[in-house]
Amino acid sequence: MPELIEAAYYESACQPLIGHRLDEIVVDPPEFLRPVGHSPEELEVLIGLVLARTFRIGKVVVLGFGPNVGSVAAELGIRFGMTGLLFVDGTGPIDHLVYGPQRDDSSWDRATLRFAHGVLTIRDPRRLGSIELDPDLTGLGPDATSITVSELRAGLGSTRRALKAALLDQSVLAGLGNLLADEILWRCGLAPGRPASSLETREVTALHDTIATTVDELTERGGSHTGDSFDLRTPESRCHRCGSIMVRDRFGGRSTWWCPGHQS
DNA sequence: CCGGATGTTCACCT
DNA sequence: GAGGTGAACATCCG
Repeated sequence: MPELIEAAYYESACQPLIGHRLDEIVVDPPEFLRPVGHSPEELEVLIGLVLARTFRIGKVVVLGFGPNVGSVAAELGIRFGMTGLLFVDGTGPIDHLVYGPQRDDSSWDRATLRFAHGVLTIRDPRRLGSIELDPDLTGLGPDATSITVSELRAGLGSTRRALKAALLDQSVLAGLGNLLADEILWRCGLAPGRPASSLETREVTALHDTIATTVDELTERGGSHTGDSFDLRTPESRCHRCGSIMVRDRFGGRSTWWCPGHQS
């Protein structure tokens, strides 16, 4: 996805709709509503309510609906997969998504929410995203932007799998995706294959600091793809920091580019 | 034609 | 139970 940075942009884009009454929801295909098996008709409980609040946790944007702005009666969770875009009145905070749709094609619109004033559209060519009524967020750990050092230490300390895999595990901390995880490890000099529980206290502290500064910086720059190491994700490239040849591995089932020169 | 790409989930192994 | 792998989803690109 759309990692947490893009989800945050999307959540901000929804805020102008707060206070407006929802008149209609269209979902196409119906399986875009998860869990599969739920009927889009269930979404009719939202019709007539106003958008009361919005928030983001991890990579999920949550819209709260109620009889007025002060109360929430039901929620709608939105996940964006790898190629999900969000538009309000036809324009979105992100116009170019790396690996995303390459043309303007409304046949990829999977969910459309018509408000009394304004239209919210979720467009997702690959259909890896989803929406969920009263989303189950219990599997998510602390958000990457607010996790404490002790929470991070606890999350990493309880598992021996690769550090990279642990950072991608949304139940350890919520919001990091493949690009952000690689950029963070590259910045703080930790090898992705280290057993997560092998980190020393000072390394966990450095990692925690780097998570915060990297998310802040790339949010300013404009997205998860704006990291200093993003252009090193190609064979033969040399690390900007130490000149070593970048290595490609797989951890947690995902491509991982890292520098054997300064990450250990 | 084939493999891989900011993701998640599930079945199936070890 | 913990973790890993591969498939599936649909599209684009090299």
